[in-house]
Amino acid sequence: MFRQLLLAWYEKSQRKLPWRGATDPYHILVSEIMLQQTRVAVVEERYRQFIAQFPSAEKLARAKESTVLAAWSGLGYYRRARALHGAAKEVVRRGFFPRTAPELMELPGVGRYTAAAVASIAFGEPVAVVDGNVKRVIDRLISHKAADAGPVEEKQYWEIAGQLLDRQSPGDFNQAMMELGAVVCVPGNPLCAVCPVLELCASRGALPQPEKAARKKAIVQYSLCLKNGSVLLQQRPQNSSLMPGMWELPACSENNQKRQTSQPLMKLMHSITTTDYSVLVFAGNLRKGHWVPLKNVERSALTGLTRKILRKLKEGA
DNA sequence: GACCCGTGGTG
DNA sequence: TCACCAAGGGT
Repeated sequence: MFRQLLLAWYEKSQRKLPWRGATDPYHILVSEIMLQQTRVAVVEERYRQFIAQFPSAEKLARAKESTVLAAWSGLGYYRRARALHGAAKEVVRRGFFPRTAPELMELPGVGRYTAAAVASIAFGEPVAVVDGNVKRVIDRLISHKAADAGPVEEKQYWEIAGQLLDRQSPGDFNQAMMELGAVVCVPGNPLCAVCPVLELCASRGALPQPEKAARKKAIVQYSLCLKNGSVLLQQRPQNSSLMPGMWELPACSENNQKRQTSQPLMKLMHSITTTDYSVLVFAGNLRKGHWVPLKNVERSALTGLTRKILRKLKEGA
């Protein structure tokens, strides 16, 4: 009953998204990697652009890493871009696209979720996915059981999802579970009034307890150095754990009295993982780095913050 | 299992 | 404004 209700709802109510109906496993892989911890609204346009630029695994495999990172700029979690690039190379090296979940997991950047998603959606393998949406749906669906037994453990989510799975239409079923979590069984106030499986739900929307994560605050200062229509950029170290190899504005030295007393050109807030940054941008006159014409700066592998600053600068000018 | 990795939409 | 957090993976 659960399967029929969910699939019927999905068929009728699913959002139209650029990767819906895709049959090319490479396209599906790209969408799944992009969607890792990233909202659908952000991914939609970026997915179209990426597929237009790299329409096949062969094309992506042939591209330079800097080009791939530039295409990924602003999406965050840049390890994903490098891994996807590596996965494309691996597919080309093998000469075929892996067709089963265990084989897919051998590709860099492909874990249990992504392997199951690609295997079920592209190849119809009857394997369930578990992501944040699925966990929330399961939490609410069986809450009465979880009350005594304590929180559902990671392993149990996969077992329960596997039992719920419609083995005839695993790809649609998996997407339907995630769609339900994304648009109906949402974290805040779930829309139980329009839920297709309300009758089968143990909680009927009872809210999970909120948890808050501690965030750090920091101040960062950048120099905006312009010369002949070019901007000075510096590359982050390749061994940095944070945004390695990405390009950004040169930092202002903290003990520079002149910088601190002068008026900033721009002031903005920006969050990176668990830190909230107050960002100050000063006019500068540095020389160390790489001059990039503002006209072409979008072709560079900029950090998201750098893109934001340069975009704001453009709007203000 | 805990911790780290980015960003921008949202209420 | 600001806290929350999203179709996870790697270590």
